[in-house]
Amino acid sequence: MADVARRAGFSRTTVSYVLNGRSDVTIPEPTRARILLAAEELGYRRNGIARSLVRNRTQTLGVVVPSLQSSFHAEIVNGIQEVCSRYEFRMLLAYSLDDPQGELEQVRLLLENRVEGLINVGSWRTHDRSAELLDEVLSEGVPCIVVDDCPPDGQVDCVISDDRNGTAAAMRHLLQRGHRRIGHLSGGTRAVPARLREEGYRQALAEAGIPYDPSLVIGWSFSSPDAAQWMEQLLRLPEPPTAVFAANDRLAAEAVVAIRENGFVIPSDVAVVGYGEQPEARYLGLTTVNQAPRDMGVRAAERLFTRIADPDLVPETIVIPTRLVVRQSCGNAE
Amino acid sequence: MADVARRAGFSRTTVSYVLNGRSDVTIPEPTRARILLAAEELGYRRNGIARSLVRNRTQTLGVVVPSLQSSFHAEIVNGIQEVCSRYEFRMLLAYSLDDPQGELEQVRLLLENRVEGLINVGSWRTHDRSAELLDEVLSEGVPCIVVDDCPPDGQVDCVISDDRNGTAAAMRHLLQRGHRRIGHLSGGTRAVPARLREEGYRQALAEAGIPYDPSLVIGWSFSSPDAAQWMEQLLRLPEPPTAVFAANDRLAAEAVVAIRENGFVIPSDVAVVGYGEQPEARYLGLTTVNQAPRDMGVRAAERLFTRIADPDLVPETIVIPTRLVVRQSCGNAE
DNA sequence: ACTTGTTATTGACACGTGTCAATAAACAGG
DNA sequence: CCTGTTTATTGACACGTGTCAATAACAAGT
Repeated sequence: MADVARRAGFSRTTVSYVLNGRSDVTIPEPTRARILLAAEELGYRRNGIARSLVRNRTQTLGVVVPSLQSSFHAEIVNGIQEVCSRYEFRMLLAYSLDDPQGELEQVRLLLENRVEGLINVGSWRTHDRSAELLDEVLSEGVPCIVVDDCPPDGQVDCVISDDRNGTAAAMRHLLQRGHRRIGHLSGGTRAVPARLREEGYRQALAEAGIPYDPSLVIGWSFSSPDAAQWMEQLLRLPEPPTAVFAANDRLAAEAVVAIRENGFVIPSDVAVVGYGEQPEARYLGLTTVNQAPRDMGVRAAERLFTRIADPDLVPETIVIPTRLVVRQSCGNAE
Repeated sequence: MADVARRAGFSRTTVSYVLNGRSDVTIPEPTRARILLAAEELGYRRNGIARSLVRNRTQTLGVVVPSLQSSFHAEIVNGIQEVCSRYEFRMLLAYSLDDPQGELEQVRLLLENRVEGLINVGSWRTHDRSAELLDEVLSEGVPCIVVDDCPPDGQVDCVISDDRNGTAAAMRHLLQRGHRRIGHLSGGTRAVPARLREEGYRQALAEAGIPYDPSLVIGWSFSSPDAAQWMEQLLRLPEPPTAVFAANDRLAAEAVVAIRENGFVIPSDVAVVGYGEQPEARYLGLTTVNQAPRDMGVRAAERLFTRIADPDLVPETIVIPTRLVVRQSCGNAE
């Protein structure tokens, strides 16, 4: 910038005014032109680092995501990106890799880089997030929001999918078709969404007056490679289920394969409902629950920006509605 | 940091030395301890922006990606991330959204933010990338690498999948099974990978002594929603193909659905081979070609880091080998 | 006690920008 | 020609760090 000033024959200050298009200070057209010309000729590119330092605004959001293996997480990031570009913000992407220690470290790195806001996408192998991590972020005063998880103390904004109603819809779909012996491939109890779905499963049974049979519930992770075996175990039961509610499309997909490989037919022998529409669901004919992950990202980012504008908002929980996607895996009918 | 110095009763310089653990300057243990204590008590967090400014090193890579809709691109980003964290680099992620103008703008933003290297993941609706964009980046002297595209003038590193051999393998798979009338759902001729696959298709036919029939080739985009109609058009041909090679798993998936919906059976009526293993391929039983996108990201990032270390390397093209994944969509066994 | 050498500590500058208050120039009114 | 007023331009400081050369403290050797 000093070079531009020298070349144009003006002071650096004037150059700065021109290049930032300040409206409160009048620059006569001829000098404007000469400065812009000089900048062009020198191929000047402003140094965003220095600018960030002096303005104390990086125009950058930090996003921590377990990884991008799952299209669910990738779609959340897509949503965030959309809003970011609308606000002319950059996106610093970090991976927690489902590791609490790594997550903390990544967040620290982002804070060092002075992100103006932080989006933390929940890990499926999640731990108690609240304590250390959130304290650290909040005490720093950096606006923060959690997606797909919801720390219990309500100190922070979060965006979650409406697992309760989503699960209810999925279960209702099966119950309405006359199934009374319904298995559940569970995502465990550590991750909040997994727990909610298992709870939803039990509640739906209770409301239908069906006793809870623990032998019909199996599984402890959203992403375990053992899902096929879990399904086989259900099929080998003396009284196997006539339908299965999987906490996850990934689990559901494995279940579908396992069911077919064991010579059963979907949906006549066993009906299957998944959760969290993944791309493969369509080709499996899998009835599932769409979580609108892109919306989750969009809403989270939007909320974060309003909090950046007004840091004193009281934290709220945003619930994104789900949508049942009916395909063939539970039979046709009305 | 000045606060820490004041509290510990030392100068800012000493604090800086301690906090950066400089080995060439000796700090006695007691002062070290007092400074670390003071930093801890004040919850000091170093300002990465100021640090970047003075060191002229941001430890940040810029990554431009069309979007994360496709798991192919998401996996590339995963690979890049892996290497980044190994080098303790951050990742600034920008979306080109398949738009040349937007891409240029994003790249400029990244350059403003002084990324130390730039990874440009090829857009499928790509234009002539070389001219404006690469000139700008290269003249800036910022190390750069292109993934999944290969500018013709060889001025820049790039990582591409071995489309030639991959396509050959896919076609050989069909030819060995006796198919002589093979259709092709094309990704068009604009994107380099799409063009290579179409060329590979023709070449494989030529080598097998089969004349090229233009009516068997249809399609112009990797991501068009019209793919099902293209497939139906092939099926309605007076002499329909007995096999189809799709440039893309996405196209292949649509084709599979269309084939079944039109009452044909896979693979006995029509065999299908896709390309670029997507997650849904597994559940469709789709024979396809794995491109190892994660490896592409890893190799690209690694190459970029070696170029950052030594900017005068002569540009090279890294070809990632593919792997044929045989499933049921072409019939069993040899 | 004086020099020499070693160890600890620090002052001062640089990085590239944004911004405010101050200066210089131009201009209008008498 | 002088004064007051608007318009253009600029010098100087701040942002928070890394680093070099210089100083201060101190031990060891004569």
